[in-house]
Amino acid sequence: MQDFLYLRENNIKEIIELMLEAYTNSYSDPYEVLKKNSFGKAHHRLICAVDINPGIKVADLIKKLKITKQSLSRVLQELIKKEIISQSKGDVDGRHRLLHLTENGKKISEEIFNTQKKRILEAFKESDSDEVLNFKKVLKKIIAE
Amino acid sequence: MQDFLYLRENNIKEIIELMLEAYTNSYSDPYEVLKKNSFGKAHHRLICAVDINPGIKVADLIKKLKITKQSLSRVLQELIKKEIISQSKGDVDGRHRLLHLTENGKKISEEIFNTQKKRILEAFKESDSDEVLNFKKVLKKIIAE
DNA sequence: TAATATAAGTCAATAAAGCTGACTATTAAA
DNA sequence: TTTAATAGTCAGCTTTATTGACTTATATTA
Repeated sequence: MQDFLYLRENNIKEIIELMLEAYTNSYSDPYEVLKKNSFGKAHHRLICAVDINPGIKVADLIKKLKITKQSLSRVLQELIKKEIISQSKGDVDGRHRLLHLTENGKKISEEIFNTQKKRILEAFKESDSDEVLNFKKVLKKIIAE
Repeated sequence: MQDFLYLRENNIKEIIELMLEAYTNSYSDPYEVLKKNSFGKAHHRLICAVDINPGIKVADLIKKLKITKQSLSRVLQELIKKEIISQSKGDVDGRHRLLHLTENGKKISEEIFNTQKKRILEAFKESDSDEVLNFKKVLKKIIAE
């Protein structure tokens, strides 16, 4: 039986640490933009999640960010008050609150994104198409339950 | 000129969100093990970083985790007191403090790792060797400054 | 050697992010 | 019409991280 090097414990452990560092680095890039708007890491995570998942409902956001309803609420209500995020009643299920970025929210999210994308683009420019596709593919598999 | 789909803004944005979710999921897996030992997310990150980088010095840990000396200190001193991490004076430069896991620390780190590796192994088993190698390769490029 | 710079540690105050528990209001499903 | 699900809220607390001002020990350089 073949010994798959990439399944060895040390490789897995290294990957887990690389993910920590990649996340930490990527999500600290927009520090200045966030500070300018008096936003913290919690706002950042929320804005990113709503941007890429327009119309997401509160319960799904809680699952995605793995925080409690009360923790989300504080940050969410701030962003609603500042008109970064808007809410609408779900048409399929009236209990749902569907979240979207406002026009202003989209602008700020773009500004945040512009600082984050530099790092990713640099990495991707040094990679070929297959490498990037495989990267995304494996990322998705890691997320799947 | 060819339009490289994987360099499109929406793809980059999606990747950024996938990294958030992959990190969040992976690092919430050992919740029970950490709780049992009265450790939080800060301890977890520190233990992971010292495990994969034995002999790392304090200044490098601060850069890696992107927290202040004071934030690190509180958690580090706790783990030193509990004999999870040990310090030694650097032989090249006596100002450095080199950090290692103790025997007990290695045991706890393994226990934490075992809960985290499941998710990664599941993902890797559904992937071929090239996919995993490319995943790691791109992760490293994202980290590089 | 004396002055300066670096690495680490510490004290104090504060802010940011998250948690538990106990509720209410609204809407959907049984 | 009772029950369950979704979202929101209030209160109090813990954990994580910050800024700023210092000290101590060691290394570098003038």
